[in-house]
Amino acid sequence: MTQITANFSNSLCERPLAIDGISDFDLAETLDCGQAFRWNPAPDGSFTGVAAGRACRVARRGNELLLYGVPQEDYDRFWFSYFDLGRNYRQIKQELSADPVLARAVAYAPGIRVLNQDPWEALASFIISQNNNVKRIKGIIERLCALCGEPIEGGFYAFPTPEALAARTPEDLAPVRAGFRARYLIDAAQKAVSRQIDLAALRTLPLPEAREMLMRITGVGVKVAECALLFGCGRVECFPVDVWIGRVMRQLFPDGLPACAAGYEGIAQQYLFHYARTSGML
DNA sequence: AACCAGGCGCATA
DNA sequence: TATGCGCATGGT
Repeated sequence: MTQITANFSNSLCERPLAIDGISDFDLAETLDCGQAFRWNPAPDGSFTGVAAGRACRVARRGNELLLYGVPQEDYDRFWFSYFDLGRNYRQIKQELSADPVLARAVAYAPGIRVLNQDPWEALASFIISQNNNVKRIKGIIERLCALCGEPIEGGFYAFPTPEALAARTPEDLAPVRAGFRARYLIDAAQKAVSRQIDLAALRTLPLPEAREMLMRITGVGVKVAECALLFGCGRVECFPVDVWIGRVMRQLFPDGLPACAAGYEGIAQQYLFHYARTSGML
């Protein structure tokens, strides 16, 4: 008996693409630290997720990164950048560690990398994140993708495009159980479709203008705008301040971030966020 | 049963 | 400019 349709078990269990020479990259620390919400761990330590319409399973084997279901071309065009593999984290961590508090945060989870996510997915995800917890954020995004996203091979769903959400009403999104955030999502989608928000320009626009543009969306304030720029637009100098980072700043950096973080505030932020949230220091 | 979760909009002073 | 409150939902 033959099966013609490729499915999850096929494409994600084939021989993986192996990338050698990987360092400063821990899958759990990076994929389960609250910067992306579509990665799920397996008992063997691998993670399966969807980003920018592509599903993949990732694992580590020594110094190799194993990518299942990923053609070489997709790695070159997307995943290499997504996992930020072109950036020298060893050097950045060394510079951050000039400050003793940052040094502790870096040493606590030295395998964190800041992912380069799609601008729209990051924006929508962090709209959903407000006044919410990571577990429920993931559930909302999963239901949103299943309801409004395009099916992709393997039983996964792409993140819904702005076009797919712009035509919906809050009532349409009721099954997603996003609460008061549903209308924020729709407003963001409509402004993206109408080009009131130029998602591509956010990558290069002067930061004050980029922030101002994002904050024209109902439900996008300073923090969500900063997250969209850091996680979705490659702006590693952005520094989102949530409740955890607020505590860190009051208690550990009353005079502001140390100078050694200049230019990499967003990367420092991710080490600090994870440290504050999971180490029990506060 | 209050309180909290990767906040924000709005009213009020 | 600065506070304070309500907001949907679900987990402690």
